[in-house]
Amino acid sequence: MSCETETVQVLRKTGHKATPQRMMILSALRHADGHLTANDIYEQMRVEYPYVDISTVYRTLGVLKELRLVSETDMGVGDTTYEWVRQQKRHHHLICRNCDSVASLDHTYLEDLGAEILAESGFLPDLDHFAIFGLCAACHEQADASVGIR
Amino acid sequence: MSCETETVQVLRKTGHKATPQRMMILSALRHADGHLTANDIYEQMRVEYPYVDISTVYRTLGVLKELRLVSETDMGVGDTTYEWVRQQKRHHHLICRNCDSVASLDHTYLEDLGAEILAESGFLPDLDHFAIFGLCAACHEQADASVGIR
DNA sequence: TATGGAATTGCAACCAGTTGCAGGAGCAAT
DNA sequence: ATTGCTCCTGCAACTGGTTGCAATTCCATA
Repeated sequence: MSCETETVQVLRKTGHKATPQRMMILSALRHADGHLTANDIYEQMRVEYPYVDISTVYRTLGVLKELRLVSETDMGVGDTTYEWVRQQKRHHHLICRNCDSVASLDHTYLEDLGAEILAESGFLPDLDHFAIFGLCAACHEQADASVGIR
Repeated sequence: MSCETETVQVLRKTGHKATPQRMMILSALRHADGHLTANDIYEQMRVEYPYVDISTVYRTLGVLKELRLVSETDMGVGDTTYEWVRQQKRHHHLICRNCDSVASLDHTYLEDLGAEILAESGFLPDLDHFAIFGLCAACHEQADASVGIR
């Protein structure tokens, strides 16, 4: 079963419809490597189908997020980004609040945390894609020296 | 040294000014127990000082956040909330994406994670106040039974 | 293949939050 | 107390994202 058909099945099984607009959005997300903003998708779609509305893009992203097919990340600066969720190579982001640099964090750290929380409280956390803010190594050292940032 | 004076010192030391508007915002945050939205603060301020602009509230909250005097939390539904940071009783939120219930999470879990990340990568994460989304115990069980939510 | 009801769309109005700007206010040093 | 530099404020315009609505489209069932 093709990748496309599989997604259609997931949509229908959960009471959603596979409209051409959604297929275009899905395709844009799947063929992009890395993050896309809602506007990226919108612009890309308008080339083929000029009547789309940006609200359709947002609503579709909402559905896909609910179905855990895409992840949403607020990078702290600029627009929210969306990414097709591949079960392999999960990653998280360490975003420096001083220099805005972004580093990756292996999934294992979060996995441990998730397991602990589940065991303790029964709460099953979504830890697909986390944005953690803080100070990167460079800015951290700098801050120790000066008094500017705490 | 009073609580108010101490904050004024922190502001001045970091090149900021202690304006009456800021003092009012600080007071609102300090005397509230729990979370306040920017609009809560704005409304409260307008009673005494009707000429404030909402942008002043947001800009002040930005400064206080930078100085780590208040924490910002996006509860996922409704507006972003702000809270005065007390060093004691740090807490985090477990927010159910199905029923929107909010539970508290002890700080220790996050502390361990923070230490691990710091040791591994030199990145110093801000883990003052986290909002973790997922499924609460009740919705989680329900999901296992039905096929609705994954 | 025809059909009925629910889900989806495009539109427009709206909301939370941000930004550029020019005038005004705070504060450190004299 | 005065000065001068810098930061801050209020305003207005703007941006990213959301929502209510009427018309349309999808698709499970027959």
